[in-house]
Amino acid sequence: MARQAQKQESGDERIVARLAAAIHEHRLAPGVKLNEDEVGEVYGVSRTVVRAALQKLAHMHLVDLRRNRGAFVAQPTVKEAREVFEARALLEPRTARSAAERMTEADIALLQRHIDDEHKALDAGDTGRALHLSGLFHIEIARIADQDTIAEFITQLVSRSSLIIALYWQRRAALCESHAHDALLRALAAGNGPLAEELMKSHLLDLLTSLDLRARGSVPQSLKEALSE
Amino acid sequence: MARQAQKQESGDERIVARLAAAIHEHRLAPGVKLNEDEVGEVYGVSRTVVRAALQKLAHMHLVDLRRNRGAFVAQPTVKEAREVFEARALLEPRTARSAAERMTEADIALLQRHIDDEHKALDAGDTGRALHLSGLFHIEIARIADQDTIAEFITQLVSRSSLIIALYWQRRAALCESHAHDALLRALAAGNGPLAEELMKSHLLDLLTSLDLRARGSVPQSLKEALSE
DNA sequence: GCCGCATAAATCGTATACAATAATGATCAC
DNA sequence: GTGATCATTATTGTATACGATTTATGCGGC
Repeated sequence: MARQAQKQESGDERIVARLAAAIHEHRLAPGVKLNEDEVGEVYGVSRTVVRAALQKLAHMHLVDLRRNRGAFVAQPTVKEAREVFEARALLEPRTARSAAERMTEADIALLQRHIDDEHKALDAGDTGRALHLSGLFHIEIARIADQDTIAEFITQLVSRSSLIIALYWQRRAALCESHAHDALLRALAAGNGPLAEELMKSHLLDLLTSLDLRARGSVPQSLKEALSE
Repeated sequence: MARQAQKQESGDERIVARLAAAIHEHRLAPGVKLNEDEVGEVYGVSRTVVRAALQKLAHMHLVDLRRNRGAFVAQPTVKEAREVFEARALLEPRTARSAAERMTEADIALLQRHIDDEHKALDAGDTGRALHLSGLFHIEIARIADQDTIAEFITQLVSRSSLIIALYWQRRAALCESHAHDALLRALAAGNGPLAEELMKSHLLDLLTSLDLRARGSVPQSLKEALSE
């Protein structure tokens, strides 16, 4: 019941949302080409609006726009992956501290619901949805801190993290982070800013170290892999 | 000789650069409407490319896109102004520290040249250009730190700062910041990361406090002001 | 049989045309 | 004279059409 019937969304917003969701849930793998005509036909709009949507996604680094070549689902490099988490490490801990000092009962309930849903999704084996909810948890904290500018950056970084995790995540089974979110919420609810900051910092570090950034991402680099479908 | 003849720029990039420059130099005041037809005629392109450019500028928060109403030069609120500088305070000091640890002779020379040009512009009374160069100084530090992701954020924040300064700057005469840049460069050149971090932090704080964020921006809020032209 | 080049197909970049929406001004009632 | 309603105008939103560039394909030479 948060951002429901906006009703006046500008056409391309719908396409952006659909494509972003598809990328987050990995229904669209990194490197996949997004043909303007095809996308337009799928959603029943012309190339004009598709192009606008692709441009917005390119701003978020979710797609890579190559001149006269087209749009492709982004394939974050190892360097980019590190940078995204370094940026998060700079932004999120302090934001969590601010959030702790502003938490309301409604905020606590909302975050608790996020965590519950996340656990449910995990139990149901839907790791894609769990990851999505996990991201929303972080974004919600930025919103609670009432820092729209930083929240926008974090939203983008979380989105990109989703792609990065899709590429470099190794031990998918052990989603240890849900416990991290539990502890974080306790600190936030208690209004313990410094603790929330520290927990967020180590949480992000855990996330980064759980990625295997030495190997190339598990994207079909070679054709043979891609054809084993 | 940095980013000269790219030659293969995608059309709208030119419009983005021109409009951004115009906004930075405040040849376009906050709140001014950017009619698609007019802009297109000025630069000899169709509305299609103008719209793409406006969308990019909107992503940087340099223009405000209102549905079915058009594009307007952004008018950052007081809250937004604070948020921008808070975000910079989170990102730039640590980035300056990283830069200090990576400085090369070429980087030092480049930054020195920026400062020199800034002083020259000040002596010539061209505060607009001085402000622009001052922004480039910050962006260059992020580039030196080899953090593309953070550099992109800082670029956007510096751009927005330019608008904010246009709105809320009070003591234009005393551009004390140039000295701050001198000290910062010395710390960077000496490879003194912690000092650079500290200097950047206080520099940003100085900038923020030099703004008058209690009053509304000096934009024609009332019609009478606007008509006294 | 393999490589390079010319031609053909596909796709993107841009311009133009039409439709939908909001702003403006005029007419009429009161 | 003031207010509201409706017609007109202007501007944005979207679709389509054309040109430019890239990619794929087929041919000839080596």
